[in-house]
Amino acid sequence: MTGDDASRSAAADASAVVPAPVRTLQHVAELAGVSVKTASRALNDEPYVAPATAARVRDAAARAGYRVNATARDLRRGAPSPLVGLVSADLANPFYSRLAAGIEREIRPAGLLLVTSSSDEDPDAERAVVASLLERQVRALVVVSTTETHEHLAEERRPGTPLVMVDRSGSVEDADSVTLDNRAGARAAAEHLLTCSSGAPRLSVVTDLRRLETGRARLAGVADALHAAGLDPLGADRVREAHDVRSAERAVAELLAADPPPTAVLAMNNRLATGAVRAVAAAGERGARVAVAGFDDLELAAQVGLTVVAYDAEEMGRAVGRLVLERVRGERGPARRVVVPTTLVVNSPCGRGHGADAGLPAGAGRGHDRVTSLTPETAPA
Amino acid sequence: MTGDDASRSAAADASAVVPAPVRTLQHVAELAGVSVKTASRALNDEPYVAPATAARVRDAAARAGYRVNATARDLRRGAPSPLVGLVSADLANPFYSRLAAGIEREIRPAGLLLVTSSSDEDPDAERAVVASLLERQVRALVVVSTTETHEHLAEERRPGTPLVMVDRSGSVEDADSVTLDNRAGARAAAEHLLTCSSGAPRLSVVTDLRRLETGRARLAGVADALHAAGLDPLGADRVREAHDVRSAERAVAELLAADPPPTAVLAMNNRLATGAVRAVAAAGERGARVAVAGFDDLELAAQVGLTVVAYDAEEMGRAVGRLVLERVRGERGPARRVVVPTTLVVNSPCGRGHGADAGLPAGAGRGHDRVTSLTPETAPA
DNA sequence: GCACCGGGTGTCAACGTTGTCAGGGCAGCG
DNA sequence: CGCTGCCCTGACAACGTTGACACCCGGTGC
Repeated sequence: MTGDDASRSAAADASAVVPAPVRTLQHVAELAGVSVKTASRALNDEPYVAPATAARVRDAAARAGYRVNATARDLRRGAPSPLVGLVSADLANPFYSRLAAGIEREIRPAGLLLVTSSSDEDPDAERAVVASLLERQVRALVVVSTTETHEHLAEERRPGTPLVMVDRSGSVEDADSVTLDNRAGARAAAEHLLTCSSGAPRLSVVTDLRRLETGRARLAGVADALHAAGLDPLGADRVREAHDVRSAERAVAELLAADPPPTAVLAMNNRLATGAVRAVAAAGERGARVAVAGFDDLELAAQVGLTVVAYDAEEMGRAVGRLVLERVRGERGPARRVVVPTTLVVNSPCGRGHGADAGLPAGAGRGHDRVTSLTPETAPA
Repeated sequence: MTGDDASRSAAADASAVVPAPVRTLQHVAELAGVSVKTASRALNDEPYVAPATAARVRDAAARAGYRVNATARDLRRGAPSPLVGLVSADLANPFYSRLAAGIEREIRPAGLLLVTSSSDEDPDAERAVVASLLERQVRALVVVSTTETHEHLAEERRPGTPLVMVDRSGSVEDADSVTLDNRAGARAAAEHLLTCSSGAPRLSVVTDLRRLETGRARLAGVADALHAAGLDPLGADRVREAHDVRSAERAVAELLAADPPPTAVLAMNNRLATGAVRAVAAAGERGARVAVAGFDDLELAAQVGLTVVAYDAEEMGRAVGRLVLERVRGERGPARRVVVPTTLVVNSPCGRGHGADAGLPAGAGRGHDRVTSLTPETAPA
């Protein structure tokens, strides 16, 4: 798809125009017939430069296509780099990308740049990329850690780089964190699904990698709901682990095939929810009687009658950005743990299988049913 | 939401543990009782270091929490920075974030890091961020330009930094580019919608900022389809401009209110398609007879009966990444223009308003109806 | 005439690192 | 014994930039 074999015919000289090696202050200074320092002064609008000289220097810089080497400048000045590192699992996932967008929006006005990199949920890759970012002198590090204990982060952090853990906090750290109220959110969804089933409710669940603390917290929320309703805990036959749309679709198909079939299915993240919706749709009549809910909002959830545990990923990012900014500005207080609330958005009153878009008046959009868990707390390290 | 007023109680000394100033090679050298150079050698596994010395140095480095300053190292070595800059409109948009993910995946193995920044479709912001990235010595620049002529990019590019234009190529440049076959894709969608209407087809369109070349190309594709079908060009009353979900929803509602109402609506990007689906759903009976198609795939398109002009944004990103890598490795050929084909995925045979998930066997998923336009070409600058 | 002032410019060093080169110690060999 | 050659180490310079400081010059005040 790259087009390696594309024809190299005309316009071959196009890139021959001014291969223009990198210009330094020295080049500019020579061109203008002044010392390097004077050139520096002129370009930085420092006082005590004769107007005529300044003009000559500026002209020379323009002709040479000079651009200051901000890296060298910062080194000399002892200024910290303006880079903030973000390590997430997969930028293609809307959750992480909205997070990234939120962070970027918040830190850009302060002149900080966001460096994004993916770990693909591989702990070794995470370690490598964290190390690489730290060597690049990032000013702060934001990590959605895929490791269980995060012990390597404790290690790395020592040199004093601010660290913000997102989504998975790993209480080990004395680092700032921004997480969701996973347990309450899952509980709310489960309670809705239980209430919603007529007769004896039978709830099945697709969950993420159990290694991750988010998954465990969400399962705990489900357990809370079952317990509160006086029902038995989830049996192993009612839980499947999956990690992408395809495997979730298969997993849910299996869950639906159980006898008796579930009356409701809860999917623990956005990928899994998409898979669940597809599987339920594919199950036809059998699927039509199953209520479905998912963690994390989906663009068209209302249209497919998917109830969701919604939250604002971009706002989470902004919260992260704010924490980063405060630390960068020298805030030295104890670790802060921001817990972002979730909102249950009920998109099909109970059960599914009504006319396509009949669910709710779509224009009305998102009805906020309930806000669980309130915001910021400070937890001991 | 940040939790400014969170209690600062216990654990207040948590961050007092080792404020650990940044360590340099000098500290390590002193600790190990060797010269700076020897320390450097030991840490870089250079030959001719006595094993005992190397061990002492490594130990000292570990104790000091030393981490090499890769920036300074690169400066000294004259090595180019490993940063690749990406400037897009809005990272929260799945299209851009998938693009970013694709680029990152492709360049990471080569040790390059992706710096992402948003222009929010503001030409001035774009210029500012491009300048800032170039001062940071980015090794290559990837831009989804929001300007009309891109003349500032021609300017900036002079110092020889490789530039890849994405999505909007701005033929002005002699820069590499990766774009979609917008015209053919829109034409295919329009043709489908026209064929699909029973009786006299009446097509309405929601389009993006007309300033952008993608929008214009897509409208041209629609014109192609109308012309080929012997129909009149789009009247002004059948086109609305919108830029986000909300405004698209309103715009489509207006379009639907026309008399006679359209038999089909084509939305020119993913935000607009979401808005269109919502508006059509809200229109109830009236909406039920309208066929809807959108440019850019949506996760749940099949489930809501939305026909889409699909393409693989992440693969586009990979293509960009490959171009970047080749340039970075010294490729000096003429500008290459990669055109990525689109695929029309028909999700409702004709019209909508069937049972919710009745559209197609959802499991089967995406039927590839047609592939328009083939891949790589080289165009003269 | 001379000291003084302040604008305008240049020299030097340094940020943290590594390449170059020179030097010291020791073994081998004639 | 002295030379050569190898291992190991350190002093120095330099990457591109800017801060500290010194200098030169013309004008002003006495």
